[in-house]
Amino acid sequence: MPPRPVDPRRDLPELEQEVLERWREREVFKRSLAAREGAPQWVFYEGPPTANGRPGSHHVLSRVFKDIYPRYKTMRGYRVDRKGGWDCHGLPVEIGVEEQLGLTSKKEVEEYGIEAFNAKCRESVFTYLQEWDRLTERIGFWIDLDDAYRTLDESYIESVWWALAQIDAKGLLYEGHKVVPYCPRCGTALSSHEVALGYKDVVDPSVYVKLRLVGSDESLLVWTTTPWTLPGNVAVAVGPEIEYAKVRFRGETFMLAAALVERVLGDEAEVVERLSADELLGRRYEGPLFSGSAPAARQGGMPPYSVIAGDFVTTEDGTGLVHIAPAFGEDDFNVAAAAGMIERDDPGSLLNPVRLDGTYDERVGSIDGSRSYKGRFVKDPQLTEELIADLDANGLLLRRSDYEHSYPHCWRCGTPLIYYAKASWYIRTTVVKEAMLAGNETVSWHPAHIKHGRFGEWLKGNVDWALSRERYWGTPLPVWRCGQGHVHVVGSFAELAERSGASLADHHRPFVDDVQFPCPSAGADGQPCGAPMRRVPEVIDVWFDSGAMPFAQHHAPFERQDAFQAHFPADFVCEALDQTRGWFYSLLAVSTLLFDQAPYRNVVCLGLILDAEGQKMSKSKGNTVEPWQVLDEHGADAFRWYFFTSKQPWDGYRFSQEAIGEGVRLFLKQLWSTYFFYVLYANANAPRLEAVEGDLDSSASENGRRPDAFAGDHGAQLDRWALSRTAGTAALIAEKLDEYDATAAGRAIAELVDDLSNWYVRRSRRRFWDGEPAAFATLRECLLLVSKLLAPFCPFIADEIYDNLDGTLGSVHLCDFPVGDALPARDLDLEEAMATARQTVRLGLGARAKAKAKVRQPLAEAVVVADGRERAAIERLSEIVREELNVRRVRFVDAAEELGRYEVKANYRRLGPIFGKDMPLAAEAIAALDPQRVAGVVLSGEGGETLGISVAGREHTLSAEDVILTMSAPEGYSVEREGAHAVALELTIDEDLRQEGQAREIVHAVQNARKNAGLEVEDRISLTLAGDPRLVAAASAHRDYLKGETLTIELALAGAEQAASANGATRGGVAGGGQADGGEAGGGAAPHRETASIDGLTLSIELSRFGA
RNA sequence: GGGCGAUUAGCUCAGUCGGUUAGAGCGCUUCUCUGAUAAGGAAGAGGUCCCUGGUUCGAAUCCAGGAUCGCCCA
Repeated sequence: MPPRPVDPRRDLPELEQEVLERWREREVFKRSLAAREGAPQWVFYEGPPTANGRPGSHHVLSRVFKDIYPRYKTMRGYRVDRKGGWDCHGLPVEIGVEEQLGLTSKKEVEEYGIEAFNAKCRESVFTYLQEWDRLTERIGFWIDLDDAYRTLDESYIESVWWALAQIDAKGLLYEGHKVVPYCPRCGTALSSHEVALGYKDVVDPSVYVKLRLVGSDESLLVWTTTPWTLPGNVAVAVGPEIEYAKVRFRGETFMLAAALVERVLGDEAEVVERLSADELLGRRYEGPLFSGSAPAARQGGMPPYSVIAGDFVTTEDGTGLVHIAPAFGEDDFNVAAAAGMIERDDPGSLLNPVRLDGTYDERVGSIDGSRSYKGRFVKDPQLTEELIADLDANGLLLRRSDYEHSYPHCWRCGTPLIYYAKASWYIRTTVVKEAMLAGNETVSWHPAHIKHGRFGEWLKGNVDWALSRERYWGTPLPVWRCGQGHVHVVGSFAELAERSGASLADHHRPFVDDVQFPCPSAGADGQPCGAPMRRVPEVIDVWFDSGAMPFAQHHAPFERQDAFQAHFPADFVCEALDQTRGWFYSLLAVSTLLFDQAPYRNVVCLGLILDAEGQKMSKSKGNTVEPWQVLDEHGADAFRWYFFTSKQPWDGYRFSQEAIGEGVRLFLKQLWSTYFFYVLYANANAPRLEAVEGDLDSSASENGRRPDAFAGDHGAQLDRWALSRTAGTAALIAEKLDEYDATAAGRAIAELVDDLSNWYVRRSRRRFWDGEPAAFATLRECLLLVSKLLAPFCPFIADEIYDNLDGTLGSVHLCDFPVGDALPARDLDLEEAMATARQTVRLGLGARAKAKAKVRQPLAEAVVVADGRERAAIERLSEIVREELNVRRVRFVDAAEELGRYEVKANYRRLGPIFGKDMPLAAEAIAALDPQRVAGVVLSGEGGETLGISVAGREHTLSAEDVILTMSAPEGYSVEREGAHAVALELTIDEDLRQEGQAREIVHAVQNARKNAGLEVEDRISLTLAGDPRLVAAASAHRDYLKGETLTIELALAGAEQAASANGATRGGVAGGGQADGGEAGGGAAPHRETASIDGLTLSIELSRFGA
């Protein structure tokens, strides 16, 4: 059946809507899965987005990459289930709702009511669900959104609880401390993102404080910009690599870093002794400061008020001795823990005299003990002054000064943040660090450097996972505790119901907070403790939610354990680069903790999208590109194509509408017009083609190997080439997609389409006009193959082409990806020969341009200088070269004969490794040889003669690969050359050639007139030519050619006088152009008239549709 | 401050194992071709391959240091 007609100017976004409709009608996605029932699984995990904001261009990026590989693998025969997912919990959701409700602190949230607040959160999570769904469908991302998992579902939460109970059973869940940026006014810890929002430059007082060593008159000199942290001091840290000095200064003795003596104390200071960090370690000083209570010494740890080691200590500022307050700094906390002064999972071991509201507790008072600082806000400037005065009064202050620095403030209320140790629940991931590293080794990362770089390095520095959040909208931490300090982790809803008797419809806060049950732990007497257990107030870090998705999405192990097992681990996950610390990590950590293996085999990381100026896109800058804008203007295929092919996706994008438009013009439009060309002429020649249809169907079967060539030999080479070229590209694309290199694969398709359009079709046009079946079969086959190769990239246009040219399976997405036997035969010799022939054409066109000889003017001869393989290749395809260059003959000559002389150069690449240091000598020796002789020997191996060089005592026989031959210009001859290959043109134009050139110009003018007259390509015409007798004579001499080219049935030729009278007056036309003089010749009886000017001669054209 | 990446033509990007004239597309100039293509072809202009050292017969490519930009972490 002939294909339906194609609009060459088809609006692609509009076309895509129709294709979408067809997919819906034919249920193509569903059928593509059903067709792979029972096939091997290839597993994809959807990293769940949150639908509380509009989807942006970066979401399109990740979603199209999440689409291309599953589509490809499906076509390769795998079953690729694609379950959607939504991330529903977390602080961003809460903050959105707080803004909506005008709440600014946790206190206000609690006054509003947790139940109502969480209800708002639940609503807001799906605010933009519809837009997400619509976008997902519009961009052609095939994923099952009807059966998507949602982290807020009861089933999901229960699986998360199960996971935590498993982890607890392994003894890996504990309560410890975490130092967090904390806003004492809002009572909230801030995420790093929020902290980054609130940096301000401020001036704080900084103080140098003397800490007297026990039993000595020497003092450690420490420096701090936060005097309020001094009551929390328990140690002083030294840098292990730093050299220290004992100095005399104004009658006192201080210890500080040797490198800082002068900067801190000036030139008055006298260095008494130099000592290493080791000599200071373990020294004790007098404490506490400002505090009535000191922490207890711990078994096996350093006692309080000792000098300990800290890697982070530098000599960039301060004194090289750092005051350590573990409650108020993460480094402080870590070094104190490393020194055994505190225990992470023992909250009692930490000295923290600051309350949650940011005021001191009763333990803090003046140094002499005379008054209390209880209730004072620690960042109050007045308090700071009092503390400093107190130090001074007690002889502990060396100096104070003002220090300007950038300090974080609460982005909501502007209060300076404090770093503050808060109780938090942890997973002891450090225990499985080695297992995670081992798991990472089994993963293929794209790009590869992530594996041992960003991700691997980060894994090596793994610290325990701070799991809990003091928030409201999240999976509740399933930890219950009784008054005796016993802890129980609940692993299922059934267990909770059984223990408590309470059955909840919703296990979120606040409902779950009310559930109590008797403590099951063994008491001191061996009997169950039985004290009432209450749930701890925290919820779980949302990253744990998403990390649990491999099983939680199926509600495993409670339900569908088999589904989980069949889909674990994933073959493929794909997210933005920032997920290395996010989802990529949480998936790996959870899977390692529970199953001791990596949850994915291949990871593709995507980069950031920047605007055209390289600025990060953000709503606040207003430089975002809305996806809908792109989709409406250019369409989904164009959007996808840009992301796939403009660059490697992990490098990030400089994004602009123009860049997408370029892809449309250069690729999609080119493909479309090649397809249009095929359909146009297939329909124009339909009767003729139908006559041989049986042959075509048998030769271009769906997946079977086709015969190498079609009947007829005129162009059989081009056909074989096009098919071979397409087969080679198909193999390359499969290889690249298997390596997750969509960029290289896509670019290869573009090159193929360009070759088909600008070489195959261009050189074969006449065969399509003539209705040659082999040409149609070849182009159809190539286009169908392209549609399959392109299907994962641009699923819309690919499906349209397939549907119109074949359509047997209902969609290209139900086809197999063409590999192996399904591909046409390769002919590598022919591909190479064609490349050489095209180079010859390039040279010949260059020679024409140089001689200002228009291509339309035939020339007598092209002289091609080539030897050996090159010559054989060009000879094989000389007919193509001849036509393309528009010459009567192609003549071959050996290089030595007439057109040029060879130059010979050493091939460094080959000889370098052989001669090494002597390479320059070898190059000289080769340059000294007679190039013609080298060429003769090397190219044709005349008479078994060999050539040798001798360098530094080494003999070497030259082979063809050892030298590079180039042509040198002959005297006074104009040729184009490249390498060992040149083309010269015979420029003499005799009368015969001139007349043929004029005949071609006439044809060209008539073709323009046909177009101006609005005729269809297959319309036959009656034509009358008049004007300059020389042109009429040329037309007469090439009468048959002229009639054939212009589909003229009746041709009338007239003299100049007639032409003038027919037109009234002769108009000067533009060379090669024409001017319409009549109406539409196609429609009415009035003939179309115009005049043209050829070589300065006038031609009058009058034509009408034959039979009209 | 740490980890990772990037830096090649006016712009967007390739560049294989280190090989001697560093490429493509877009844009620009000139010419040309066109019975599918807002296309195509030829020629031209346009380069401190971020910088400095080093390794090597030979470095855009490998090594070290530095600069700038970006991401992540602190």
